[in-house]
Amino acid sequence: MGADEHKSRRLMSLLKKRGYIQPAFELYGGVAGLYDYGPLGGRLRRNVIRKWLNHWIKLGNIVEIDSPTITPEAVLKASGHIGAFNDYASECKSCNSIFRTDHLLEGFHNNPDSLDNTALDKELLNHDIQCPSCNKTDWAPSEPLNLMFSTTIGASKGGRRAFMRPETAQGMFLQYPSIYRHFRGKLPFGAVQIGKGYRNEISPRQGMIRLREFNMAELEYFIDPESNKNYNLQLWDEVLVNLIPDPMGGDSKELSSTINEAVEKGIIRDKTVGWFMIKTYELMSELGINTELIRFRQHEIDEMAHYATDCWDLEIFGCYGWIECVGIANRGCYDLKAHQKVTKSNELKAWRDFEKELEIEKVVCSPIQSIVGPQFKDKSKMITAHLEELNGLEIEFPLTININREQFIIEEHMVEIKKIKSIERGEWFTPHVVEPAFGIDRIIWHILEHSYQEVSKENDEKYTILSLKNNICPIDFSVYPLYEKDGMPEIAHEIIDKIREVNEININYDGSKSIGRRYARGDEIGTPYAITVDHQTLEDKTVTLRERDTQNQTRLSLEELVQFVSKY
RNA sequence: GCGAGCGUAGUGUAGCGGUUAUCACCCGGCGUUGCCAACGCCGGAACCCGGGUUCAAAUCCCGGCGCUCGCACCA
Repeated sequence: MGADEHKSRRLMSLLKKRGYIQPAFELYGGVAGLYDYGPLGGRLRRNVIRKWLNHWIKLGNIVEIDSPTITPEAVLKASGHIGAFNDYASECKSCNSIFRTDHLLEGFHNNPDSLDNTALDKELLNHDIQCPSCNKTDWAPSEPLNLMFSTTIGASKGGRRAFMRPETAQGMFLQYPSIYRHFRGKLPFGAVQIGKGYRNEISPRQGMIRLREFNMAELEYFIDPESNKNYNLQLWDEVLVNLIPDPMGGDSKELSSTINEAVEKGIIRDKTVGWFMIKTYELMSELGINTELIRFRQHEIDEMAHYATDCWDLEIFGCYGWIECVGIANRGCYDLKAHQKVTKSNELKAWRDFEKELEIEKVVCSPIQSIVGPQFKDKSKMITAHLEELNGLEIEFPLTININREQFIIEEHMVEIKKIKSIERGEWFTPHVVEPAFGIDRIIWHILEHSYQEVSKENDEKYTILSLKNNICPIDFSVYPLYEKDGMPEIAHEIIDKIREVNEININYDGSKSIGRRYARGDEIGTPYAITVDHQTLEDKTVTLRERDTQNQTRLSLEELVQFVSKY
């Protein structure tokens, strides 16, 4: 940090000045943790999202869905967010410090997380817990610390309690049955969702890094945990990535490795997780993140979110240090099971064919209903169920069975011992989920930071270039008439009209101030190419094409230019 | 939430009881200029919000909001 801190401040000034990002509601004094994307930022964000989406969609078995941000309480209760978010905090009345109450009780109670607030307060008192900062024992009653924005569905007083979603993932889980049908039951498949998530942070800091409302992009990849995973990780054997494994797992040193090797060695516990790690790495590189400033850090066991069984963060280094920008978690079957448990739905499963059909021969004990019925009356249903569970080969008569403390005697003539053949072709199971979750705003910040260059020109003058990749920059081309006379502006506009016909190119006209200044302006906002109309253009219809990063210029005919733009 | 510092044009800043609120970049117009932030003229644009003290407040005091840093929090 240090010197970079000033650099990041200059970057922030630039971004605000040129309409990339700015604090939201500034006219009203601003609100911490909320940001606007401006005219250039809006387009940058769109481009990053488009690139992100295509990266996954083109795998062929990923679909995009969209679901509401307002989420009923029951959903978040089932997913564990309510429980996990209702941590309690205690304030020391003497020094005003605030601590998580369950953290204070660690070592004094074996599961402080399970206690409610009155029990927590009692425990604080019983164990004479001291304030870690001033050593007093004067605690105010504990308060819930819920980091979700709450709201009510329905305007009348009987409305349902709801929250703004803290992650988009639940939408994919709840849509699982529909996605399963879409893929006609063939795992693996995935769904993505791009949208806003909300966390009511206690004190958001660090500019764009910790926001209260932010752009998330999440992918839920549903897999059969028992099937072979044929990911061709060798494709990336040229690529070394930085890994920091979980220190509890033994192998804790930071290392540089191919993903393939890390999976082979068991450092990355799951092949699917490894595959998403390298695909994510690839995407970051394509978006313009400096890959030397990327590392993957494995979560320690106790750092892991309530749902995850293995988790790697992709961290990017910038002026705020190493920042978590993507989390790639193996959530196991946690979420689908949780929703299944609450809703009793049996749609949250997948079918797995056995490799070989199982022929099962059972010898069953089948009650003869015409005897059992009249004999046991209303109990017969219960008895039938019990008998059907028994292995027919091991029964000796008369058989005494106990159900709910009642005894029943079963005589041989009441049942029929039958051999039954059945064929089992497969079974139902709950799929596992691997989830790469992206913080789009954090990624955008680091794209901007890694693209931001302060170079000096001949006369030691500071010069700013935003080297955004072509595939995400807000403006692709700018056309500059050398002077706004002699028909140059007209030609410039003709060129613009022609190029606009080429698919999704954003092209811009700028005729004000000196040509050098216009180049500088374009470089500063990251426009990769400048097209200049000059005197020669008037004679032979050629223009110059200037490249942002090298400042090299080449002269092209209009046809060549159009061709260049089409390939761009 | 706590503590400290800070809040002046789009950006970066000067002023710290009485100024027409400084300077630079910037933005717009006109002129000039044969390609890398040129020049001239003209123009544009600010004291975070609310209250108080005072004859007089950008300046002092109080409260709010915001920013930065430290502590705490960050599933």
